[in-house]
Amino acid sequence: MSEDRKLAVLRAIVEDYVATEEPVGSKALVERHGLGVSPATVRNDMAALEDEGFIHQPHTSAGRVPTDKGYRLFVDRLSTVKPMSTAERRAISSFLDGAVDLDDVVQRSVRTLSQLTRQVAVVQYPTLSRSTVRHVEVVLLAPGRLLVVLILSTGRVEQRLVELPRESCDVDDEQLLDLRQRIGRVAAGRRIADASTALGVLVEEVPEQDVALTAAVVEALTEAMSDHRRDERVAVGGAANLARFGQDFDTTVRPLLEALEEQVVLLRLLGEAADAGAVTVRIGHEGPYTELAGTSVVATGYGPAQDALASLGIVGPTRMDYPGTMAAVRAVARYVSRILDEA
Amino acid sequence: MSEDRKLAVLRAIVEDYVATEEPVGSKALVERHGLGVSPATVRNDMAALEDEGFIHQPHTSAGRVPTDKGYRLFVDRLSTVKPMSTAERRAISSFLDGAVDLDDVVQRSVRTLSQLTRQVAVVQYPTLSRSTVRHVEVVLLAPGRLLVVLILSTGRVEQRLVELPRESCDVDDEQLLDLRQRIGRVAAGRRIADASTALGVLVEEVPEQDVALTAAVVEALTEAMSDHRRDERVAVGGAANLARFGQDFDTTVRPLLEALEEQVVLLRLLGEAADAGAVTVRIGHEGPYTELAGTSVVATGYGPAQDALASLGIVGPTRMDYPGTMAAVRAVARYVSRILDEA
DNA sequence: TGCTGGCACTCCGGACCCACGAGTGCCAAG
DNA sequence: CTTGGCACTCGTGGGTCCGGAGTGCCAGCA
Repeated sequence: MSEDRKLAVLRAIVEDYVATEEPVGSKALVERHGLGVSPATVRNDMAALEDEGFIHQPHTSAGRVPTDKGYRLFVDRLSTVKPMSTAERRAISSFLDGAVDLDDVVQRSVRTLSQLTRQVAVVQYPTLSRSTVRHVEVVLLAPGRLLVVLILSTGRVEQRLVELPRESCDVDDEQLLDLRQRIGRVAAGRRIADASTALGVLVEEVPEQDVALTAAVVEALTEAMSDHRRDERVAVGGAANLARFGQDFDTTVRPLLEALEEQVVLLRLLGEAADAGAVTVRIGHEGPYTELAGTSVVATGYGPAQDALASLGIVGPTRMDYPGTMAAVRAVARYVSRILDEA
Repeated sequence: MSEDRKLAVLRAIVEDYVATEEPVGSKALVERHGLGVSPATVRNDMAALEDEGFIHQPHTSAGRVPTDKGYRLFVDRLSTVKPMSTAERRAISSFLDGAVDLDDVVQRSVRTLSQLTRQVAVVQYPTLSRSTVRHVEVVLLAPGRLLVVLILSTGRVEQRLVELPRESCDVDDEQLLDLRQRIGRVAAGRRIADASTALGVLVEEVPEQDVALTAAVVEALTEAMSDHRRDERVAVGGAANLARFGQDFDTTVRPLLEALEEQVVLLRLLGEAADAGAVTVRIGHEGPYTELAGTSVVATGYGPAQDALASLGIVGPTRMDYPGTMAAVRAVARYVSRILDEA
């Protein structure tokens, strides 16, 4: 029995099953793919594959269905990359290029991804932690009330209101200008972690009479920088694609809908993919979420220059077109990264 | 035949059907509600109600189900307001009070609403058009590059980059300060429509040498003010509730999932409710969307002081608890309005 | 040793039938 | 106008049966 052919059979089973959504039998297999052997031979191979746990039959005398382990082998060793057509590439790139700000980039990404893959797409907003400070602005709104605006390299803007303590209410424009410049000098262009510590040092060095003011502003800034609430946001799109697999409602649609509500879960799912530069695939029961045993996640990190800012990906039934999906995820991640790089 | 009793029968049918999700027969009706008459009598009433188009039987010798017209009558004349318990009120108010900014208010509202009603909740972001300008900031990022930040009363922040034309690249801090003050004077506190025109006038009045600069900044501001792209955003939550009505998948779940993807449709649905101060209900086939014939929308406008900024509501199957849902929608709209008022 | 055709076996799915029961409409009597 | 009675309808669920797809195994062949 040829080991190569056995793998070819597995590949054929996966491809057929994904296409037809029905258990695939030996006869259909030799007809659809030019395997050059008889059904009986294929049956022997299938029996072996089943022994090894790569495929499984729902009941005696039904066709075979890939197991999670089978999909895993397929993804790792059997699937050939399915490059996007140039038309597709152009469509992605032009649609994403139309984005006007960060929010829009994320929205468009999620839309593109869900349309390309016909699955539910999830895109994490770029995290604060890796981004750098582009600009800090301090504005006097009213006596004793300041507005602090923090602009980050990813295009995100955070603002905070600062109420000055009674005794240091009087602030003139010159003081403010000075403060602005000091802050700009130590923070601009730095990563927020670095900027945060640099600002801490700044408070020490500032002239006596400005300490209260500086401290208040710096506190607001560091608070804004360490505010990870927004980090935990994700955009979800293509939920309508759930309608396509109306069957196995309870194994796929319901748990997915529930997971989509829980951003924490989504973040964990995507998070596993964040570090790796390549596209990561979680199949079925792999990973901690038993409710999502019927689903797979295809995800990758994105961000300027390989340095992953955040993750994006799709989640769908284990029975999915892995090569095509992986290609789409990779392509979108690439284009988004490029756009963030330019901005 | 008593007209009053006929209506009581209709009410009972609606309530029972909503509770049990099954066609309701004459016998069950007299048992569950103390109608004080025999099943046969009820049957006569039912026959009349059916003739008038308020109820309908799926097939001969099944129980009755309310029609859209029946629900309409129920909502308009038969339902008694179901006030929220004080515990519920407190829960809503404290959860919404925890919000830290506009985004958060919307997120929390959508979450609250979906949990209260166990339906899919939709909340439109407050529109620009009614809000006022709280502050405008102009910042020199680099020679010839300005950042314009527009802060609105709803807490929304818009920022725009402005590239100055070559010939007026040189801008000193004094000029900028002056510009900032001029803009602040004419725009602050005004509605954006008014601010927009006031800014237009400002360009006329400015000293010769500042015209190019002012014009560029004003252009960016008016552009930001008229940018209705963000107006068209909605937040959706509670999609997991779709899982509860796994049956009638094709009549309810699928079209809803598709509608949720199309923000335009959602806005139209909510939009009908925006003007009225009260809670609006669209039932089944009412309105233009034939795909959504199996669903109802319960919505209302919200915003400070009755002056509707935007809409929020829920969408679910026609078979829903209208009194409870309407109470929840009204309560959430009220609390959100109050919060926006305070901010 | 490995491939192949043949053959008996299994089991799902659909078709069919039937009995049950919930619910109705109608009617005659109160 | 209400009520009890009664015949009728029709969907539901359970049981049976059959066809077909698919399998496992075996003996024969290269």
